Amino acid sequence: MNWKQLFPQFEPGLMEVIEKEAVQRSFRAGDVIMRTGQYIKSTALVLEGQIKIYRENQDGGEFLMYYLGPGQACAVSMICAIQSQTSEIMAIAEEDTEVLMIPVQMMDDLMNKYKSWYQFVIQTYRGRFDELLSVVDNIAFHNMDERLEFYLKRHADKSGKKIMEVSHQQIADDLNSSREVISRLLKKMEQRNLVKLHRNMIELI
Amino acid sequence: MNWKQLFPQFEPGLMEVIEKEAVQRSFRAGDVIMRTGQYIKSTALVLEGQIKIYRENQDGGEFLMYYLGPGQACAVSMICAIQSQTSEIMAIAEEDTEVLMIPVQMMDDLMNKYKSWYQFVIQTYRGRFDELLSVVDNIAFHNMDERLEFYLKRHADKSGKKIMEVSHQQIADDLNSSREVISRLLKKMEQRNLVKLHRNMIELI
DNA sequence: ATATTGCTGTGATTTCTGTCACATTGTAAA
DNA sequence: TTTACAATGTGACAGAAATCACAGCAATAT
Repeated sequence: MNWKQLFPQFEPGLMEVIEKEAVQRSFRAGDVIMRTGQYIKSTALVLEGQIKIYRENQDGGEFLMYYLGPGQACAVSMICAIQSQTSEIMAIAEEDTEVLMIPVQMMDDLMNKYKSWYQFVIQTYRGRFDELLSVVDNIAFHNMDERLEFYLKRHADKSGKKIMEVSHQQIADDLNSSREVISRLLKKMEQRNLVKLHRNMIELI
Repeated sequence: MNWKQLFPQFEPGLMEVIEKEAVQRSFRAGDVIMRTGQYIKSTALVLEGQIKIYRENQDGGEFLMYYLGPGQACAVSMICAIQSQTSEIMAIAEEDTEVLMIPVQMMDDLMNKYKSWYQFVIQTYRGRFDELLSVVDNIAFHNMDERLEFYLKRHADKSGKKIMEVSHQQIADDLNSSREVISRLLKKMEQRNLVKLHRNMIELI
């Protein structure tokens, strides 16, 4: 697939520069793309697959923030790249993933020269910020049952599929909860006819 | 006080433009500066006072995200301004506050012409994003007792004072908890010699 | 087929938090 | 001073969620 179709808003000149300077990289599902405390040397545009962005704490707990899909970019890596600071988040490939790496040195130049890049960066910030806001809303205002529904819904929206291959334990990890709690809540959802449960797989209705 | 001392990193040219085009506005403690759903027509630089940024949900619950003090700017208003979109947050003046309002039409121009403005904007995004991250950490990984300690600590750091004039109810609102819970936790902290409680006032030790 | 391993279901128990009810105390107004 | 009100203290209870213990079941390897 041609990456240019994913970023049709980019000016021709910008496309050329990226074509020439950016490096395409592949990650396999499960690969760690960025880890907490690591220095960032480039910004990633997602071409294919899904990247999971989450937060880790000292005691091994983790907490899913959001996913990045094709056509999206990592806001954190942009900010870190520009200021050459370390990342505060973890990023792993949820599926096999292709990304376009844009070296940090180019960022300033692109921002100055290409309006469409500038717009893209702003839009990316805005998008991630909003997503973080809805995450805050969720944990601040909602109980686990509602958070679980939100989680499933978001997954369905992202992937476009009604079937989700995931274990209860993985969900519990993403929500920083425990497997038993998730199992029980899913059962209740099944009784309400919202989902159908299978082994390693949840069918949304 | 001269606002220029608060933003010493700005280039002289940028200072001039702001001097000429920006409008200074005053808010009294308690004034609503920005409300959810409102269109943003300018970006605010804080000169004096404190602005409280928080999230509201339908059922009247609220949740403090962070404060903005002198020398800081509202990242949300910047993003909204540039994209002329609506705000997703509430901002109210915590104390009497002076802000410098920069009209939205100027944003693109400033970004292109002044490197120091560009740096300031990026730095603002980064700062607010990080702050949101630590908020997420807090509610995702910590119980109310730790969140309360974090809350008090943050307040002390911000204001530089060891004395905080606030009622238990206000704290409960900020943390989206209830007054009784906060009262009990504060009592426990007092027993551990971390604070000293007075009416409408908490002394940090 | 059998064993092993990982996933799911479920009860019992505990901790944390929110809620209700009401007492007490400090402050300010009448 | 007396009254009124807002802030705080506290006990009792309810619900959500975490934890522990263990059983059943499906997939895979041997």
